[in-house]
Amino acid sequence: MIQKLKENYSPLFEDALLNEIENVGIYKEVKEGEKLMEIGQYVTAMPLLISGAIKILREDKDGDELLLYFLEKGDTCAMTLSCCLGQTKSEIRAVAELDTQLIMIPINKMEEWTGKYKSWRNFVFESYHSRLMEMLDTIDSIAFLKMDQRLLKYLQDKVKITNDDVIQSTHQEIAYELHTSRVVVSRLLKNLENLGKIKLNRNSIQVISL
Amino acid sequence: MIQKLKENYSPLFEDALLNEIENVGIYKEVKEGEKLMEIGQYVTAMPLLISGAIKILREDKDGDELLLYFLEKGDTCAMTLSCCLGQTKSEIRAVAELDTQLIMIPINKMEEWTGKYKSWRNFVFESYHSRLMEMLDTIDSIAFLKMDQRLLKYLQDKVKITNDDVIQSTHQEIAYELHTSRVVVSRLLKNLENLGKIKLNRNSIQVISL
DNA sequence: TGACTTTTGTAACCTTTGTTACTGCGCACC
DNA sequence: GGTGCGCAGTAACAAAGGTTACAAAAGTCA
Repeated sequence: MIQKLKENYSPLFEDALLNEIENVGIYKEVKEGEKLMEIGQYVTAMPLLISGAIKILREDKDGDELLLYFLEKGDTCAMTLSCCLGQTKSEIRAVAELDTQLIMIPINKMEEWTGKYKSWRNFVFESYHSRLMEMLDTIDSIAFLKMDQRLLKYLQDKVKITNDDVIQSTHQEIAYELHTSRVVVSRLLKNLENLGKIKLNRNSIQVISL
Repeated sequence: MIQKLKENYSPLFEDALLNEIENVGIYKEVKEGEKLMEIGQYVTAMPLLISGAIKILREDKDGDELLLYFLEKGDTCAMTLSCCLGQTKSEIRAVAELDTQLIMIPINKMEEWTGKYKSWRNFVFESYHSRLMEMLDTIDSIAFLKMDQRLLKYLQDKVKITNDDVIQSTHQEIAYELHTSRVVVSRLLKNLENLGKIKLNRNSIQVISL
């Protein structure tokens, strides 16, 4: 674990902090599709991502979803940070987008470390900053873009996160994450195929050029 | 200034911190409609609100606006915090919604205080938390609500923030903040009037019951 | 008062998105 | 090979929201 930790967080954290993380952190692996956090659940630990990716989702009262953003290696979940301090319940759902390795830090260390380590403080602030920027980006997409543009952006993000130009999703799954209907997604994807930007297959989309 | 500071931040901040704020903070008054921060501008100080309200707006590439949320007394701008650390430009516009009193803190004190005062640290974290929650709320509105519901919510928020059931806005102004067109706003407002929820006048809307 | 501007009301129309319904294809499993 | 199921394609329609155009009302100012 210490090895993986250092690879990703070494220039960031001082040695004393790395040692503390080594002592109290719990290494964990989650499989693609596995749920890490559910809405309404109490938060007991915060995750440091080593590899893989996690998608963060919001849900409305009818149970419809919306993809907010992805977390990647070196990221942590600002929502979790936020909840730790307030002892409040989670406002979001977190699902592994890929097989993911992470280190769970018990929340009681959070406050201790923010006082003790400047590097930790900076990391936490930096995380908040990144997440706010992601949220702004999400708002831009929903508020300012039409569905075809949002879909395009979704496909681009997906390719970038998975580092694979074949997207393994059904139209229905995409529709959930964009909070629209399957028929609309099929329609727009077919347009993109006609433009030669993608190739549609059963359960997967081959991205040619976006 | 120290008086107003204590009224709003006294239980929150220890005396030593209050004194520091008193020494380096600059008291400022802004009139309704005055711009406090423009997109792309560098951030040199962070505001602590004493009274009044500030609206935070996002802009798309065509110059169209969207209201993100309001800041009230006791709040600070998490975007500003965020920008201070990264030395980046502002991603948002801030405009006084009401006549507002605030204290500007030079950004170089920020990092010093986060190391020195636990209460400051908590305040900053709490601010980030609040702003993330506001952003989530904004996303919920845009993604999950139809325009009539969003308008209703907008009117409710406005009444709450101004503490006045007469809203002094033109339909065009409301349209800008909701990122829609004047005609749509007029249409939906007329519906609300027919339902007896509001009374429309030139340049103002009397809220009866929402 | 009369000319002008700003704001609002409304109709007609178009585009985008959402819904319903039905079809056919591909694949797994018996 | 036949059956069933999930997935995708598509048409037809409905609803929401955006656009254009124009008129009427309210305010401003000479």
